[in-house]
Amino acid sequence: MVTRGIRGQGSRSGGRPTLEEVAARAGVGRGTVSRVVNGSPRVSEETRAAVEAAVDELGYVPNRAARALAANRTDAIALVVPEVESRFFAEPYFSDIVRGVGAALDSTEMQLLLTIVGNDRERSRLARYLAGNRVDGVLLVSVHADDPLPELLVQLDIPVVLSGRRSENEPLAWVDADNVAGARSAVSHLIARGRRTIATITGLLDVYGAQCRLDGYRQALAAAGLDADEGLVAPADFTEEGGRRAMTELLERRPQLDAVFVASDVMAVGARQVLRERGRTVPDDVALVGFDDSAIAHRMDPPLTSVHWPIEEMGREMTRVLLAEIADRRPATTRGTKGRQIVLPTKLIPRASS
Amino acid sequence: MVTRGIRGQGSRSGGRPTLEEVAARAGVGRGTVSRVVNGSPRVSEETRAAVEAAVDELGYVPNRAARALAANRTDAIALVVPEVESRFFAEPYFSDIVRGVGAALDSTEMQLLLTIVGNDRERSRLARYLAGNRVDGVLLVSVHADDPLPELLVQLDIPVVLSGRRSENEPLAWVDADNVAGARSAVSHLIARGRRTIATITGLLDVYGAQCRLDGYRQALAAAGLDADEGLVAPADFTEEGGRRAMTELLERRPQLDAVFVASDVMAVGARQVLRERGRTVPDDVALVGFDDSAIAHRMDPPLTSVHWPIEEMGREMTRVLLAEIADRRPATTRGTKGRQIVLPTKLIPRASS
DNA sequence: ATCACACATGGGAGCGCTCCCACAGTACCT
DNA sequence: AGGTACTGTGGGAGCGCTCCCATGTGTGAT
Repeated sequence: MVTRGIRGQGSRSGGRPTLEEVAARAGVGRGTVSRVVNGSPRVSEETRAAVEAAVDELGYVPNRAARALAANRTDAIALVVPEVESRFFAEPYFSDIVRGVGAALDSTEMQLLLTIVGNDRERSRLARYLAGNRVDGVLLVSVHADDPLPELLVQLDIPVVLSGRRSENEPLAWVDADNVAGARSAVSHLIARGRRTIATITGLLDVYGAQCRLDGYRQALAAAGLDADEGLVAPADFTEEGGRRAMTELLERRPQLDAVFVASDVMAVGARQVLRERGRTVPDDVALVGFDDSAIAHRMDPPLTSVHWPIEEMGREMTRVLLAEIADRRPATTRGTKGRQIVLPTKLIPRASS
Repeated sequence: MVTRGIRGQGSRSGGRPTLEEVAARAGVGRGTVSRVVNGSPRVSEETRAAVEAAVDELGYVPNRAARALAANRTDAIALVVPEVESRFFAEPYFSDIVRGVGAALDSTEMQLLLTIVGNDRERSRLARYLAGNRVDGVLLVSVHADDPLPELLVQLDIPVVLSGRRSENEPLAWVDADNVAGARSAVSHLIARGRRTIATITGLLDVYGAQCRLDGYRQALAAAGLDADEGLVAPADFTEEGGRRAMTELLERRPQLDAVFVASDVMAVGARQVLRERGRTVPDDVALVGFDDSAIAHRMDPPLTSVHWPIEEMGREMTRVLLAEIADRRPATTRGTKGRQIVLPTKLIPRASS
């Protein structure tokens, strides 16, 4: 290996000042400077002032590597996105999450590491990275049910917060939207508008959130005393094409339907196309409600009623929970669920489609 | 300050193994393990095998903080984007750059830190971060001429590579597209198609790249022996609205023009609108060529001829140059420009607009 | 056989911090 | 007067590595 000739590069002469140098300048001990820099209250006012002056004069900035080594913390958290890059940039979801996380971190000294894990090579690199003690905690967004990352993090005993649960009894910390209530409000809204034969197009049902949205649909029907008709439930996969197929199926099976609750806006786009092709008008013949309140919802013709969920706030909450987990560090098994598992409210945004 | 109770968390019992433990297990010294882990050739085959076995058995992963402290390097580089988040996610440019950087880093142990600096608060946080010795080098994209970041990095003696120059004699390392040749090829193409009164809409002329594109325009005219007519040059600002204004101006000043070279696709969209409003057909009345070959170029009606530049490759090259700078660490002033300043070729993509 | 020189190896020193123990000083009780 | 308690402070130990020097051990030339 090539000798890097780095040693000494940043030392004594002209390099970054060290704690010791600040201490010498301020005429105090190393420990005292450390206390001042870290905001410990156990320092007298005069001493603090003297140290702060020395810090300013020398332009002292703590060496993070040294701090990380000595304190066994890094003051950095990772936002891990197990998706290919293109999706990361394409979906507004991630942009909102990043904004929320950034906002929550703004008042902190924590640094955010954005890690996009698109393939297995990158995944194993991340695993090595995490094992190398490089972050204090991990925010895991868009995690699939079979992803090994959460398990890995548990093994490494690194605090983690998920966006969304993987199942009803998710043991890890998470922040999730209230999908059940969101779906319920959508379907109740359709009922309130006089619809009686309400179908639903679901997402991939092994995704927990999709299951919740279906549950909400059923609850709303039950609450209104409407019969549950399994012929009105068409499973799909969150894609536009899936929405097309499911809508086609529904029209064949239950031509008399007068409303559809679609579990994502993207699928609603597909459903809308099929309705137009079959000559059904929206909302007169068939009312349509989507989920996600994404940008396409506005742009549809007619604009799509949709269930909004606060993505940016999810980012903020996830960060808050993670910072708490980090501060409260103790064996993961002794932590309860309180305050570590958070449901955020959803909100129906009525538009012309219903 | 609250006692964190962290110390010991990752030590002896059950925690991450250390070099020393691997050494004990393999029956060798600490130095030898370090050599094996870092791929030094000065280790015998048997010893290497024994150490590697011990590493595997214990699941040893080097502690990066310790390594960073001891070796004064971090094995991480930052990609700094001085833009608001929304632009970062909106512009395909950044996604391509990130892809290129990721590709170049794929075979490395280097970690990428994505840092979006949207406001001054974040900028000063970044400054503190960089001063804290946290990265070995910085990739600076989309840097504005008056941004203080490059200077800061020079002062901190942190290797940096820019995407694009700030001026003709950019002293820092950079990777840039050949804007002059790109513009020249666009205008030569128009000349070859028989156009004789060729106007241009420029970008913000205090951006060096915009200046280059204007130079290329002039060179192509001169090479063809066409007169330079300053009335055919309309300065704009890279926005769609700017393109509209400039096109309007040009049509008033030189109604006889038969072609326009527009220094960005976005401005070309604006120009196209004005031409349509004035009843000028494209390409019959006026031929149009853009720059950037962005997604909108395909979608225009007619599809826009545009100058392509290899953004992903820029990301790759920037990374390559930065890694070389880091490996070759020595006083910045003694480094020449060779291999540190790279021009990548552009390519004209002819479409129906010309 | 002797010297010279390579190569492989062990381990000390030290990177710049945090943590914590020890100690001095002061204050307030008994 | 001594005891206890607390506060502010200095500095040792140690985090887990890398770098390098010293030491061994083997090889070939003399």
